[in-house]
Formats: sequence, structure tokens, C-alpha cells
Amino acid sequence: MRFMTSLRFIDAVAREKSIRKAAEKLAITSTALNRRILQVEDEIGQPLFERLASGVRLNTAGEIFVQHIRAQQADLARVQSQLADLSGVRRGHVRVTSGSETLRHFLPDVIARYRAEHNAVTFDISRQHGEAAEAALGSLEADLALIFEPIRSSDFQTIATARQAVYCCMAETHDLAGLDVIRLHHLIDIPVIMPTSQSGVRQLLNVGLMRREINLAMMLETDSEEFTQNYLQNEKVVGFQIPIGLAKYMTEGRSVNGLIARPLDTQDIPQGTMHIGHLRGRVLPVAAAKFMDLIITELRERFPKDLDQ
Amino acid sequence: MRFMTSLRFIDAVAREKSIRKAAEKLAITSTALNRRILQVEDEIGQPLFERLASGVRLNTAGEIFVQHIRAQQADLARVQSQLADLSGVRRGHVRVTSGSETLRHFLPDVIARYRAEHNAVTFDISRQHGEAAEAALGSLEADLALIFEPIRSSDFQTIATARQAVYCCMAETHDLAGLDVIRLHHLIDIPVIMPTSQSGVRQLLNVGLMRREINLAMMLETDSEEFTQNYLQNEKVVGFQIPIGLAKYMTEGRSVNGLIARPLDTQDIPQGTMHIGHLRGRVLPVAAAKFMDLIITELRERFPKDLDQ
DNA sequence: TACAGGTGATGCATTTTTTGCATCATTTAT
DNA sequence: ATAAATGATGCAAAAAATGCATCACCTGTA
Repeated sequence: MRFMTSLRFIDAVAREKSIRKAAEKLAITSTALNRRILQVEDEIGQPLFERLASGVRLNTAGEIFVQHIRAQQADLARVQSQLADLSGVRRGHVRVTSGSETLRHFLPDVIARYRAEHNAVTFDISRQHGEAAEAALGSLEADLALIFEPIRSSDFQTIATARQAVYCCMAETHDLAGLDVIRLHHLIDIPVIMPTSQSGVRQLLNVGLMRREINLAMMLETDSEEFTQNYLQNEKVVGFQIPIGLAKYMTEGRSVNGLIARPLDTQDIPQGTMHIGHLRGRVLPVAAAKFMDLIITELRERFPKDLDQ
Repeated sequence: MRFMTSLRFIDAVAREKSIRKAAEKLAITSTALNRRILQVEDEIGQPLFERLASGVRLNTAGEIFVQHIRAQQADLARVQSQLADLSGVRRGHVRVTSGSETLRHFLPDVIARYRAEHNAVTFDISRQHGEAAEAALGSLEADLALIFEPIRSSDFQTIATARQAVYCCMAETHDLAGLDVIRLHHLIDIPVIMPTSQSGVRQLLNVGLMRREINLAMMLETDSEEFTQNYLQNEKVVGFQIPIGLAKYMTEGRSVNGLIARPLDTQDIPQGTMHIGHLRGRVLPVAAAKFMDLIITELRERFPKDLDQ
């Protein structure tokens, strides 16, 4: 897209905060890039960047203008996706941001299902917790977000929500594996792996622990689902997860890879909510909109009783 | 704005429906223009225009793309206006579309008042009736619309409304000039000038005439306020107008330029509504937004009891 | 305090892109 | 049939963008 070049360049400089660094990434010389920026600033009638010794930084005008550039890029992507759609093939690029819960099973499943039908669509998956995910929508770096628990910004437009209880995850040989429902007091003196405090699961746990005045034997804190799941196979410890983060059928009590999941009693730990949505006021590209539809379809199939639209 | 050139050109071709004609308007050769279009079509990956013997016409993809271009231009205008605003001077360009009612007194007054404070702002006033005005908002050819009576499109976002009764307008020597309020039956056998049927005033009149089963002696039909007002000074005929179209103080019974206005009884002719608004979902440029504020201020001063926001 | 290593800006030659002219192939109206 | 439109294309000239070398400036460090 030739007509986007200058704008793309400005966006790159804004991100790199340095003309030389941006030039390197864009595979042109800093001179050429510098001149393009000077030219646009000249046309706009005022500078967009402050020149510092260590590089450049957007000034107020620049902030406004770059916001326009990103909106413009997003809209162009939407248009291209729409054009591809009417020429038969569904092309496009979908950028999803999500907490770690969905990355292990849910998103891979949905994306595979989507690409089975539309293999010209590509994806960008970025793992970010709540606030950062909302920011990514705001700066148009992502089209969709899946956020477990609290939504801070009023710019987030929720399209669907799914209630999710917290489950304990452990080896099927674990002492607690025989219980159908686990109460918090069962966990006293049992070593547990906790998600980090940005995670929605952790926040729900904190609420319950606070209320019941229980301290768990936290042996390890991590933001890695993968580490947790793998570790559970090695030692008799308990991890926490929500249904969307579990392999299919695990919520029904079946064991998968030697692991088993048991729900925490909702009297102890309240259910949380998974929010699926996008930036308020945005018209999504066809590909992204259809992908969101599929996410909701998948959620409806997995959690028919807990989905709200 | 160099980076807008190709897009501007495509928009021009779409409007002219001919590359050669557009090239002439743009003051370049048809070759250059033709090549730019071919280049963009190549980048997009599909043609935007159908080639006819008589010129070109947008195809479906083109329609979508041109809509994007116009949205993009409108947003750029908003950004520029915002940038100018933060650099102190209020620059900008405001495009208003309105029925003829407001063109004689109201809009000239408001614009003069606005430009007294912000003389770097320029204006575009286009006279269009209801449906056409709404279309102009939709195609981003206008920022604001003042529409008297019915709003058809749900894309029109009303910001304020003012109730307006229909007045009879006549020479102060006219037989009916003595009446404080005019009933429809007073007008029987009196020659009248009617607005054309697209006009909101005419539609209100039609409703009343239909209900009372009265036929007026229509001597002339015109969409020109100017003609009507001038003609009333020459012959003892009656014209129709709403307060916003009248000179100040005429609604209080004073005569201006030998003309006088008397309200039609609202039992005969219902009051109409003047709508002020813009395209739903648009963020207006600063200049346009401020101008709309001033319109509403002026309306509040003139019709304190009849304004709704 | 001097200096090394970073930044963005600028003059000039080179390369790339855009433009204009002349012309072609078609289609439409006379 | 013919004249007058239309958009497309090869080729040379004009304009714009780029890269190189270098400048002026700031900042942290020895």
C-alpha cells in the first residue's frame, strides 16, 4: 500500500522512539526516514515529535496524529478484509489478545476450527493480562480480547460473557482427587501453585481466602500455565484453573494425561466471568468478526448454561 | 497532504465518473491519473472501477473503498482541526447542509457571530431538502444538517430540536394583517404562494388542508424563499414561513421591510420540528462541533421555550 | 573537563517514481 | 460510415525519494 508508507513510517518512529532505530527496522536509511517525517510535519504545519538527544518523542499533536494513523490502518484492514470476502476467499488477519487461561486449549481449538474453513486468514495471539489487553485494543494493536475478570475501561465493549468456576488441578493420584467438590479448608497445609496476582483466577482466590481467613501453603507463584500443568505431573501439589483453560472433558471428572480437575465449592470461591469483546465503536474486519462468532459458538457448545450474550 | 493524493484522486474519479474529466479538474494529465488508479487497483489486488465506453463507474469493491476514503478524509479533517485548536488558532472548515428556511436570516447570523471570534474557519453551505441532506451526511459531504421535519434515516443523530409553528407572511397592508392568529378558513379565496412539496412547511400545510378539506388558491409554487419574500412586497398574496426563516422580531408582530407575519392557528396546522444533527457515530472536527454549539445557543436565545436537547 | 558514542539534520549525487506526449484500440453518437 | 469520445500503453523528460558523507548537538563516562 504505497499511499500508507509515510503514515506507516511515522507509526514506526513513534513506537521505536528513534528515527535511526525505526529506519533499521524498516530497512531504509535514517536520512530517508527523517526526510519523510520532516515532510509530513511540514504538510501538517507543526511538528509531531520532540527531538531529544536520545531520540524522539511524540508531542501532543503527534499523539493525536498517530492515533489517527492507527485508526486509519485498522479501518484499511477492515476494508481489505471486506474486499477479500466479496471476491470469494476469506483473507485477513485477526489479532487476539488474551490472558493465559485460553492459550493452552481453547484458542488453539477455535483457531484450528476456523482455519479449517478459511486458511487464508492469519492470526496474531498476544498474551496480556486485563489492563494491558484493554490498552492493546485502545491502541488498535489488537482486534479482540478475551479477559477473565474485571473490566476496567468503559471503552471495552463486551459481546459475550461466560461464567467460570475455579477448579483445582492435580495428579489423579493426589489425596484430594477422590473429592467431588473441594472446600477451601481441604487445601490447608497442601502445597499449591498460585497464578500471579495480575491473573483473574488469583484475584478470585484472594477474595475467598481473605473471607475465610485461610492461608495456603504457596510453594510457587507463576504466570505460566504450561509450567503449572507440567509440574503437577511431577509432584503432588494443587494448581488452579478455570474450565476454559482445561482440556475438554476434564470438568466432567475425567483425567487427562494423569491430571484431574475438581471444582472449588462456590461458597468458598465465587465464580468469575470471562469477557469476550472489542474496542467500543470499532467496526471489525470481516475475518475478526467471524472469528468472534466462532469463539461464541465454541463457548456455547462448551458452556451452554454459563454463556451470556 | 502528499500521502492523500492517490486517495483524493480516486475520490475525484468516482465523482466525475470519468478519468479524463477528473484529470482536468485535478489539473494533471489523464495518463498520470490513469496510472495512479491502475497502481492502487494493483495494490488492492482487484479493480475498483468498471471501464465503460463512456467513462468509468465504481464496482462493488470501489464503493466500499471510496466509502473508506471519505471516512478517512473526514477523520483527517477532524484531526487537523483538533491540531489547529491546540496550537491556539481555531482553523477548520465546516460543511453545513440545510433546507432553505434557515438560509435567509438564521445561518448568516450564526456564521457571522462565529466568524467574529474565529475568522480562520471557513464554511460550505449547501441547500438541500430532508432526504438529500441526510444523504450528504452519509457520504461525508457535510458535517452538520438542519432539517425541518421528518427525519428518515436512523443514521441521523439529532442533537437538538426546535418546535416551529407555521406563519403566514404578507404585506402589512394585506386584509389579513390585522388578525392576531390566522385560521385556515381565512385563507379561502386568498391567493397564496406555496413552498414546493419537498419542503417540510408544505408537508405540514398539506396535513392541515387535507384534514379541514380546504383548497387554497395557489397562485405560485416555488422553492425560493427569496422570491417569495420579494414577491409579497409587490402583490397582496400570502406566503408561508417558520420563525427561523423570519427576520428577528417578526414573530412578535413587528413589520420588517413592509412585511408582517401572523401565526396560523395550531388547531389547523400542527407545529413542525427543526432538527439539528450529524451522522451517527461521527466525531466532528472541533470547528464543526463548536459551530453546532453556537447554533444551539442561538436557537435557545431565539426560541427559549421550544428548544429541546 | 575532555571525549566517545549516541542523536537528528542537511548538501549533493544517484536512483526510482511520476508525469506528459504521442498514439492505439474501442465504443458511442451522429 | 464517420467523428468524437473513452481508457490503456511505450517512451522520454521531470520530479521525488533515497543513500552517502558529514555536521551540529547532547549525554553519560573516564
